[in-house]
Parts: sequence; C-alpha cells; structure tokens
Amino acid sequence: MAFRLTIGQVAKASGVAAKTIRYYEQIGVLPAPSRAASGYRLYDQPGVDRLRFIRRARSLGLPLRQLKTLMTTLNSGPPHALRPRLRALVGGQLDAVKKEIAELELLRQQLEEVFHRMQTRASRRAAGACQCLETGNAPVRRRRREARPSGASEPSP
Amino acid sequence: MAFRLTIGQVAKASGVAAKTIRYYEQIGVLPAPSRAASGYRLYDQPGVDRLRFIRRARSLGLPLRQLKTLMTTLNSGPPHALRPRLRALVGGQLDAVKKEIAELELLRQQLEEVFHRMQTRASRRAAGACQCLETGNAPVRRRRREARPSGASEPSP
DNA sequence: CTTGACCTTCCAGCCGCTGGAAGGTCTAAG
DNA sequence: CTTAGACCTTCCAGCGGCTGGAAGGTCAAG
Repeated sequence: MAFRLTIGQVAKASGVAAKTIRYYEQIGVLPAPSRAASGYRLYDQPGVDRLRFIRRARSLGLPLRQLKTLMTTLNSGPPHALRPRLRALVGGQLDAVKKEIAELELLRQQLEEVFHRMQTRASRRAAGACQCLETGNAPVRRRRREARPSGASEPSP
Repeated sequence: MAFRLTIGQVAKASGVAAKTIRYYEQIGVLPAPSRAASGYRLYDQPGVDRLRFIRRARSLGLPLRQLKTLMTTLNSGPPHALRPRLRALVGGQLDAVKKEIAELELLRQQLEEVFHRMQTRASRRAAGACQCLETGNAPVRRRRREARPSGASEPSP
C-alpha cells in the first residue's frame, strides 16, 4: 500500500512548510512529484525521506545551492559516492560556524564596550554625528534573522 | 572654507561605498545633500560625520530601519534626547548577539557530532534519504554572509 | 448546496547592499 | 580642439531563503 500524501500532509510529516516545499521543487532541490488528476502534488515515502534529509541539512545551515547539487547527484548515481561529499559540506559548514562565532564574540565585546561607555560618560556635544559611537572597525553585521522553530513535532511515522 | 566633497571622495573619507551612500539617501537614512550645477552630490562636514556615524552603527549590526528613525529624529529635534534611544538600540543589539552566539554554539555542537558520526560509522543503506543526518531539531541557519572588510583606512581628517 | 479547508499558480517583498547599463561631466594630455 | 578615462547620474535587477497574498480550482463534511 504505497501511501501518497498531499503537500500539506507531507509538510506536517516533514516539518517543512508547504510553500517551502514548492519553492524547493521550483529551484530544483527536489524533483517534481507525481500529481493527482486534480493537479495536487502527491508524495511517496522516498519523497518524504528526501524532505526530511533536506530539513536536517538546512537545520545545520547547509546552503540550498550545495544541497541542490548533492540531490541531483544522488538522483542520478550511486548513493555511496556522496558520503564524502556530504562530509566535506558538513566540515565546511563547521568551519564557517566556528568563524562566525569568533566574529560575533568580537562584536559582542565591541557592543559591551560601547554600551558601558554610553552609561558612564555622558557625551556633551552630540551634534550631527553622535560621538558615542566613534571608533572601531568591526565588520558589518546583520541583526539576527529569527530562525524558524523547525521543532514540528515529528508525527507518527 | 567650507569644503565640499563629491560622493567618491566622501566614500573614501568615510569608508562607505558610493553606491551604498546613494542607497542610504534613497531609503531615507541620510538626507539629500546639496548638488553642484552638474547634478553631482556635494557633502559637507556634517554630512561626513553622519556617514561615519552610520558606518559605525552598522558595524555594530544596528539595522538600517532603526537607524533611519534615529537619524530623522536627530535631524528634527534636540540631539541629547536620543542618547537613551541609541543606548537602548545598542543594548538590544547586544542581547541579540548574545542570543545568536548561543544558537551558533548549539549548532556547532550538532555539526561536530554529525561530522564525527560520519567519520566513524559508515552507514550502509544510503538510499533516497541518507541517514547520516537523521535526528536533531536545531533552528535553521544560514551560511555566513561575508562581512565586508570595512577597514577602509581612515584617511587624513 | 454551501462552507471551509485544502490545493494550484504567480507575483511581490524582506534585508542590505551590489552589479550593470546607458548616459552626462570633469580634468588633463596631446 | 578632441579625446581618453575617471568620475558622476539614474534606473533596474539580483543575491538567499523563504513568506505573504491574490485569484482561482478541488474536495470532504454537514
């Protein structure tokens, strides 16, 4: 009994939003699934597995671009060959994360310094440029972009 | 002798790319400067100061949206009033950075675990879904977005 | 039959720039 | 003078990874 899930069901089953699934398909990270007569997408077990894999990989921060090549390679060749590729990706991501942590620690120091300076020294001449932020050459950083919960309560498999 | 700099000169002087300056003006973070007969933008000392302030604030990760309200408030009211606002912004950013560091530490743990598992346990059945990435519910993370150097060699002031 | 939950497609926006095209201006050299 | 090239102007588009919303089709329950 090969089960077939609609996109909403597979979204719940995998913890990936339906819109995101369509997007993954659109950019070629996922292959197009079969369709019902109505045009509805229908997913089978491998489809769900792929999606869970992607979700996990994304939760580790692997970029879709890399995942895309990984997935297309996987769909058209022996699967054992991509173990080392995946390991390299994970290793690269590990390095990147370490680096980013180091950068953020630096930023934190700067912010703490500025914060304390602003507390203690009340600057007098706060003209066109406020001098409370005056030195320092840290790299420019974006503010946190809220990570999606992704906890999606693994349902009954 | 009130000096007037073209956008390229002020870009060098402030360490902010000319394109970025135009962009800041466009979104209302910076007021429109005066223009030469040719249409060239011309910046004066307060203009340069504002730009340096923005650059520093951005280097601390303060979002442009906030900076915009800060700057417009500054341009139309008493400057001392925004010291606490700025301090609140910096404090908020500090909290956000701490939180992000904590998240990244978690992610690093996960990546290290996965990396080591992939080294030791060679998984046999690597079918549609590779099981090496199978558990875990970390929030989704993006890969590092290369921070711009921003060291821009503060020139002679 | 109607309601409402689901599904489809497509287009637009988030952030903070950055690249490029198409054209105007300024400076210095030949 | 012309010309080269470095600068400036505007506008449009794209990066990543989604997410929101519009406009419309489908399906099961009441």
